[in-house]
Amino acid sequence: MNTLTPILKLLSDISRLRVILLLSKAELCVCELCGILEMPQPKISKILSKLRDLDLVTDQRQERFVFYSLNSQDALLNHIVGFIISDIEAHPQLALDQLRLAKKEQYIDQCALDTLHEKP
Amino acid sequence: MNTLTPILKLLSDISRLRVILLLSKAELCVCELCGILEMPQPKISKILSKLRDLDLVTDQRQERFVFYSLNSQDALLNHIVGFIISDIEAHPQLALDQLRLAKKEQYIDQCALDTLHEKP
DNA sequence: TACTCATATTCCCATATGTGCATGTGTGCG
DNA sequence: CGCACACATGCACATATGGGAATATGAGTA
Repeated sequence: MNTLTPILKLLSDISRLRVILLLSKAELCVCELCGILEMPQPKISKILSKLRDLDLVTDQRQERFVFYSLNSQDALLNHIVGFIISDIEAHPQLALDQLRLAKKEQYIDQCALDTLHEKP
Repeated sequence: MNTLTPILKLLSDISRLRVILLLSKAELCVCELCGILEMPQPKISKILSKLRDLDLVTDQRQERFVFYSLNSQDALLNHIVGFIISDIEAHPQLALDQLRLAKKEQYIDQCALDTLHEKP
């Protein structure tokens, strides 16, 4: 009741869900998330802030970047994430995110802002 | 993506979650739900309406009452409900609902509205 | 110290959401 | 028919929410 609905509410937004699924697979910095998900940086930061509020995430600074990883001791969260991942192909957008995750290196050091408004 | 978040959003409200958990255990009419959950009737009806929109529920009229049951072909919903039920004691409010479910007969034929504003 | 870069935060706004109250609908029965 | 009962729906409103644009913070470096 107190602990269930905040988690469910968090997962109920597609942007947050996408971030969570990525973080469940890898430790990522903000600009990598921006690049993979093609979302503006403040949006990503706000999502991470909400995750931090619920202690679902750990942040660790490495030089100029802050790397986030899923600190999931929450059984419900783990359960749902596991369930979705186990049938990820059923959800094209999420599956695509996982594919783009493989190329995460290409997104570091260049924020999504740049990739979004691509220069001509 | 298209199918995940609506379900999660639905479950993210405590009132709806309570209704769903009850319906996962028994076929109930509106006034029974009102009585068990101590919620006003329009609120229950609106919750059921949302469930109907997502085809999660079946309604069946029996005389004066409309009985609802969970028509859950949704794997995610089943998964989450199963998970919560399996550790229901961890959530006092939800556990209490299940106890009150046993006395559901005492709520039929008298709407929650009456039980809420109990007469002196 | 000044500057850059990655990230965090604030302000603002349109929209969605949950709920109470009142009213509508429809079924069964006198 | 007309009434009572169970349920559904509409209206109103306060609050919450997601997102965009601009700005602040803070660490590293010259």
